[in-house]
Amino acid sequence: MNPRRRKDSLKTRKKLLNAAIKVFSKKGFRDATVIEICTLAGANVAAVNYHFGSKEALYREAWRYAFLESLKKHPAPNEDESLPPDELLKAHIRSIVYRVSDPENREISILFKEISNPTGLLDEVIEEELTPLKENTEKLLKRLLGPYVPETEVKFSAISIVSQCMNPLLFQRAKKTDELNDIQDVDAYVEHVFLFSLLGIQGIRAKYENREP
Amino acid sequence: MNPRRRKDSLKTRKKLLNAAIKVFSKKGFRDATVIEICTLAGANVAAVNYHFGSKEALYREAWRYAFLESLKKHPAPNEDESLPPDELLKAHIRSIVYRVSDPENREISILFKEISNPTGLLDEVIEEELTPLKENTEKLLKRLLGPYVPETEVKFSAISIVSQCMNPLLFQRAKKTDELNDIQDVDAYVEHVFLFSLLGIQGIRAKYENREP
Amino acid sequence: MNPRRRKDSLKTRKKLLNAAIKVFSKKGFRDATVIEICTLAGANVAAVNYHFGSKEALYREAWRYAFLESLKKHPAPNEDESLPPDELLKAHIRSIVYRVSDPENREISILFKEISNPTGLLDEVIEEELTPLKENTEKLLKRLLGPYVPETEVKFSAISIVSQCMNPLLFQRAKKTDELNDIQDVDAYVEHVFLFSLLGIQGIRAKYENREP
Amino acid sequence: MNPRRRKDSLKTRKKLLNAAIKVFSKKGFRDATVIEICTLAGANVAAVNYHFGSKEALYREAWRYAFLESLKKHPAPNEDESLPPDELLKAHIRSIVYRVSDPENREISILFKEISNPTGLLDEVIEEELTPLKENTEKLLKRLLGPYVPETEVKFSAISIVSQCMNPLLFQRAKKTDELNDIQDVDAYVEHVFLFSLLGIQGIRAKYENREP
DNA sequence: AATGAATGAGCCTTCATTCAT
DNA sequence: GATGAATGAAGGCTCATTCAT
Repeated sequence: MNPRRRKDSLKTRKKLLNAAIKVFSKKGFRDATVIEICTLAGANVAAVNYHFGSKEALYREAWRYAFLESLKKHPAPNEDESLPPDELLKAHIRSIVYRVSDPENREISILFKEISNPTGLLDEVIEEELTPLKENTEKLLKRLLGPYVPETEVKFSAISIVSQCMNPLLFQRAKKTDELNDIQDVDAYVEHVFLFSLLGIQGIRAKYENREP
Repeated sequence: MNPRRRKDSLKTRKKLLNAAIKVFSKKGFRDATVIEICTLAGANVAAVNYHFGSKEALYREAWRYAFLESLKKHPAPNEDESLPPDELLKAHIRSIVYRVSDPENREISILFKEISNPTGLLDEVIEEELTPLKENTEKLLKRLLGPYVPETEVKFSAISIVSQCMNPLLFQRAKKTDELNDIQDVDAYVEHVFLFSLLGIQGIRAKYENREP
Repeated sequence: MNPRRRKDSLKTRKKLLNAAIKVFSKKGFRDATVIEICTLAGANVAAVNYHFGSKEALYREAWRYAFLESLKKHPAPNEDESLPPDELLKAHIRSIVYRVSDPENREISILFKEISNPTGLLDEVIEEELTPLKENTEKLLKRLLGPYVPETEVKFSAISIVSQCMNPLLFQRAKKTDELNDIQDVDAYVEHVFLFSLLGIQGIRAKYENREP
Repeated sequence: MNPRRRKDSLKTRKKLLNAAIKVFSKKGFRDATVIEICTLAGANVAAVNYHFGSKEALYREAWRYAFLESLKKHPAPNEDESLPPDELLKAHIRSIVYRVSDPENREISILFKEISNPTGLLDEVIEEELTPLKENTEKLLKRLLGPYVPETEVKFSAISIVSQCMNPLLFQRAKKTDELNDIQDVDAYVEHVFLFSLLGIQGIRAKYENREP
């Protein structure tokens, strides 16, 4: 009835966050139930409202928490100008693919659900966290594409690369089918995306440079 | 939209299907309510269960129906071997991008939600409908990559291309912000993906052919 | 505003209304529970929301219903000018006292709770229903007080009379104690209020008439 | 559980009482929440149970405390037999009307809520505190009505007077609307009630005295 | 063929109270 | 003496589904 462990109770908040991330990433906001989260966290049903005020607030906190954890685990490549741009590109691609492929990385899973089926609850949080990532990508691409390529093309290229990197997630769920053995070897996929994109980038750069006198 | 169809009974059943597609594509399976669908269809609350047996069954039927409608509107490119492969690739890319970019194309929206937040209800249906598309893409890529490129690379390349094509969907929801005007010009984006990918493909082909002599 | 439902549906709906009146009048809005009301009505817990949309809406409907029932049972005295004003006054007093004293008349009990502990939910409804009653009282008093008595005094007198009439309610709850045997004999109390008030009215009339030349 | 013995604890304890009076008088027992009271008192959520044992106990204590404060502020008129009875009546009326009209006088507000929506928690307390007031009123009326008026009539008359005095409370809540400026001028209302009642009393006295000889 | 009424399971949330510190 | 953490019980409401007509 009352097996209270004080040390544990101090961590209830954190346990709730971890449980929430798992459940939200598996089921999405609506399908996840507070009861399930609390049970998984070994806490009372009222714990969510006590610690976070509402399911919605927990959702926001959980994503933010997961996002920060994710960044810790897969740090964005250092924008060290001394690195050759090619290496930088590969590091960038690897960083995204790793984060996306890491089955422990629920943050991306939540983000993905949110994008495809928005609750609107993460709009601000996401904006706030993702904008810098986007800008870094475009900055790197500007270096790789050179000065003659128009802005539009830079953005399109950024989309091309990010799309390929995020793709594993798209089919992650279909794991039951063997479709996803496709990307079984994550490193090989990174190599592919790197090569495929580098060639594309170089070709586009050449196209616009040849135009110039 | 199609008054000629009146006669073949925009009966309750069909009205339900159309309403279901709209609501499911907007809200996903769980967030959509039977009441909302029935109201939109001008039918009774019990209509769904009467005509389809359950919400789940309606979901399946609705997706299948939407998928067929989508194929009618955006037919897959003819795999005419006589066409130059480059043209075929561009047609392929255009076909996917168009379908994905068409805001009326609820089927893709449902599919996307299903991938990111699977109900499991569409697993079979999707498998059944999408396998041919996947095979066509790989067949085309085999032609473009030549005989020396390993199977894995073919699959990776298919993923690279499909990823880029499906990307517009990823940000479809964020349309409110002007950030995503990135892909405003769909045709320009098609050109980009085509060029970017063609260069990647050619580079990979060259890499493996040079190994061969 | 005058929701006429289907014939048979009136059954559960009406049972809910009757149960609601009983429970609300006994416990007030907040203390009454939907479950209790539904149980008393022999209906399902969801019945309230099905028929009325919410507990609040049921509250409004219930009071309105009770009010109309009350008016049917204790009709306001006919403002027949042919009646001698004294008789009219007594009829008026009797009408109010009867309605207030009738233990079956839950409407007044709800109204009273609402006044002392407002939910704000009945504001419009009450305003709408009570305004005519108030105006009738003042009109009658104007006749009784004559042309020389100022408006303020008319209103004060109306308050004096209505207060005395509504008072039984004030102590209705204390029935356990014998305090309220005070008004056991309702008709005697009516006689008292009538006499007491008539004397007051006549005195005030005289006071102002004597002032006039 | 009565762990309060120290005088130092009176600080939080008293703050809780004051907060409780405010919240209970505004919302009633059930609608008031312990959290709201504690917050207003600047105390911890557990403070109520710590100092008073339960919400119910706090309710009782709070009313008693408020009642005593009220008596301090509006002392009952001295039943000085030397005063002319008329003056005594007016003082009596004024005393009640003032207490009832004082918006700071939460005790009356709580009492009123309790009467209309009894929790049963104050039954004893109220009985205990109000009985003397009632008896004083009846004693005064006996003097005014003379020896020939029957007991019932005395009680009815007491009710008539008290009712009129308490009436302002009835409409206290409706203050937003200007309808109730009726009683805006409290002193004018006191004059009215005094005159109106005195005339009634005198008439009734006369009626029974004329019967006698 | 179709519907309005009704339902039961389940969800999120509130709140007075308890417990360990 | 006082508190933050935690809880269990309960409440209102939603919704897919069933039933009688």
